[in-house]
Order: sequence, then C-alpha cells, then structure tokens
Amino acid sequence: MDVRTLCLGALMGGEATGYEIRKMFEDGPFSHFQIASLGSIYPALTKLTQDGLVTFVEHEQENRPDKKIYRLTSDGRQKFIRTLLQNRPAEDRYRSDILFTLTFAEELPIELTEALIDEFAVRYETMNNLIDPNNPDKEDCASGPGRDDDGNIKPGCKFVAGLGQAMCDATVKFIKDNKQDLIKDLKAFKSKKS
Amino acid sequence: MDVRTLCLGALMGGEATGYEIRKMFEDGPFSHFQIASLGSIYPALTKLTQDGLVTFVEHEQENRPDKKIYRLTSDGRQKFIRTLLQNRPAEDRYRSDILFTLTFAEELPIELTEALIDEFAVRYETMNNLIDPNNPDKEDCASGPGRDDDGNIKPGCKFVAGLGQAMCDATVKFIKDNKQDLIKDLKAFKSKKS
DNA sequence: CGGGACATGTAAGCCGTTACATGATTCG
DNA sequence: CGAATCATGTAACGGCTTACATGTCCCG
Repeated sequence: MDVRTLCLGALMGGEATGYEIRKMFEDGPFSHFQIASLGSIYPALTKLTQDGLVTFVEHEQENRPDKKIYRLTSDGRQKFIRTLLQNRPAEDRYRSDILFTLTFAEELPIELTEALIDEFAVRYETMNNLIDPNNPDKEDCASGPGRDDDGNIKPGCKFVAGLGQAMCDATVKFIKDNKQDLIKDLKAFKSKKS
Repeated sequence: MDVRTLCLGALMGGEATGYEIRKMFEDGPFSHFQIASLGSIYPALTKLTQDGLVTFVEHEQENRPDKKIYRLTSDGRQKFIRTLLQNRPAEDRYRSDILFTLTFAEELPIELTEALIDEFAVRYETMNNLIDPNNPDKEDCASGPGRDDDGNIKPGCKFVAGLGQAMCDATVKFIKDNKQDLIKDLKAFKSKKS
C-alpha cells in the first residue's frame, strides 16, 4: 500500500491536514500497523488533489503557513473502497532490529541484553496505550477515523485496535515470564563455553 | 539494518549460499522479523567479500551455476558484533495491509471481511509453525544459526522464537475469540445506517 | 508438461527517508 | 534558552523490489 492510499484511508474519517495525517500514523489509530512520513505525505496529497480524489480549503493563520484542510471527494471515496476490494492485501511484514540483535544474545554483554529486553517491553507497553481508542490522554482524537457520527468506535476499528492490544499484551507478558530464564540460560551457556 | 548486516548475522551460524540465506529470512529462524530478497542479498555478499568480511569457496555442480559457499572471516565476525553493540536498534515497524483494510470493515461486504480475517488467522498459524525451531518438517535446518556445537538451540534464538510464537498465538486466539462479535457488530452497524 | 526448487547475477526504476528551508509559539 | 509543536514544502540520495537472463531437475 502506497502512501496515497494510506492518505485516502486517513481521510475516510473526515477532514485533516497533512500534519494531522502524519499524527494518525505516528500516534493514532494506525500507528501500530502502518507508517508514513511527512516527506511522502505532502507529495501524495498534491498528487491526489491533481487526480481529483481530494480537495482542500486553505485556512489562513497568523505567523504560520496557511493550513490546508483536506477532505475526500466522492471520487476519492469510491477509488479508495475499490482499491480495498480489488488488491488483495500484501503479506504482513514485521521488522525488528531488537529481536535480530537478541538472536545473538550469546555474543553480547548480559547487561546490554537486559537493557534491550527492558526497552522492548517499554516500547510495547507504550504502544498499547497509543492504540487504545477509548480513553488515552488524547481526547482530541474523538473525531478522526474510526468513529461514527455519534462518536462511537466503529466495529472495524475496534477489532483492529483490540488485535493490536492483544499482540502488545502477549509481547509484554512473554518478556515478563521469560526474561529471567533467558538470563539464566545465557549465564549457563557462557560458563559452559569457557 | 541493511542487508549486509543481515547477511553477516545469517552467517554467524556457519556456512551458507546466498540462496540459503534467503531461505533463512523466508522460512527460517528470521522469517518473522526480517526480510531480504535475492536481489539485495547477492550484491550484499559481493560487497562483503570485497571488504574482507566474508569469503567463499566455489563448489562445482553439474548443470547448475557453481555454488558459492560463504562463511564469515574473523573480521566479519568482529564487525558484526561491533555493529550490534554500537548502533542502538531502530524502532520496530509492523506493516499490515490486512489490518488497514479491516479498519474499514464497514465499507466492505461481510463475506470479504470474514475471508480476510480467516486468511489472517491462517497466515499467523503458518508463521507459528515456521518459527518453531524444535521440530517442524524441516530437519535440515539442524545446522544454521541458533544452534550450538551440540545442536542445542542457543538461548537468544530460543527466546526470540518463543516471543514470535507468543505473538502468533495471541493473534490467532484474538481472532477466534472476537470474529463472531465483529460480524455481529458490523451487521448492527449496517442496519442502523440504513 | 507446467511449475517450483535450485542457483547466481544485473539493472532499472520506484518509493520513501532524510535533510534542508522557514518561522512563531510554548513548555520545561 | 533549547526542544518540541505546529505547518508546509522540495530535493537528493539510497536501498530494495521487480524483472530479466539462463538452465536443469523433479514432482504431480
């Protein structure tokens, strides 16, 4: 999925600026399974405007660049849904440098291994909070994708968020349950080798 | 982490050809958290050879291109470990087109939603099997990274594999537990809208 | 007899990241 | 007073994917 399609999806929930779209991928409802940086979002929005899939209204601001508030056109909405229906989704891809590093834990000082594991756990705990659509410290996201007109969380969004949280929980739990065993195994392994 | 570093890591377990390295990322012990395609592995190995980090022996084969069996030099081994120690690992990134699509489940026919969810579950069940270092239907991987001289699974590899399986299990379980609820919610949502 | 596994390699092209350019405001 | 937030935009550079090139063997 290219950034253009991602932007269309982000706008399914209503209006947004390029800056706000990035936040959805950074902090918000998409943060755990897609990413996009500003350097790709702005050109994508320009292209989508040219293609008539989105339009924008400029809001003047004092001492700041004018804000461009984008919204889907009906063409854009149709195009997006057609894209979802036609392209069967690519395989998931998960990349983790931390896990790659930990694969070689035998070669690292134990303190580093411990630090890496702890950092890993913290990251997933943090992510768990970011995912939660109900009530993090971000009331402002009340609008945005994933809410219907009454402000209720839409079923699809709820399911995906729940799945993300289940993954995070499992990760954090596994670490809690297995960290000490790993340390023990590593010590045994190292003393055996020497 | 670039493909060069990934290749060094793959060779930490012993000798391998470029083709075999790809398999480690496709099927094997790294499959759930890193990827690399042949088009990037071969150039990486060439570069690593030039830099003196790996060497290869050519094995002639009948009716096939000569097989190049690569192995780490001691420089390569040192370089790899230093890389792990120096660069603090980048953030994990997980991309899932399926989850992105499912976020907009309200816009899709329910049959498609169901099909997507089922496919998702199957993929994660399959991955779970691929990860298991103990005894899948791939005895041949007895060597390869993650084993010590006695053929035992190294602690780091065991931990990472366990974590991968925990993630897969959680995913599959969540789907089993929540699929029907989602369908129900979707039906309610759609009838409310019309 | 087609497709997949085995086996290596090159090259074009895409896409995205990173960095740069600009600038006020607010928080610690 | 530095860093982060808000806000948009361009451009270079890099890295990976995809496709092409070549050829055999084996399985169904």
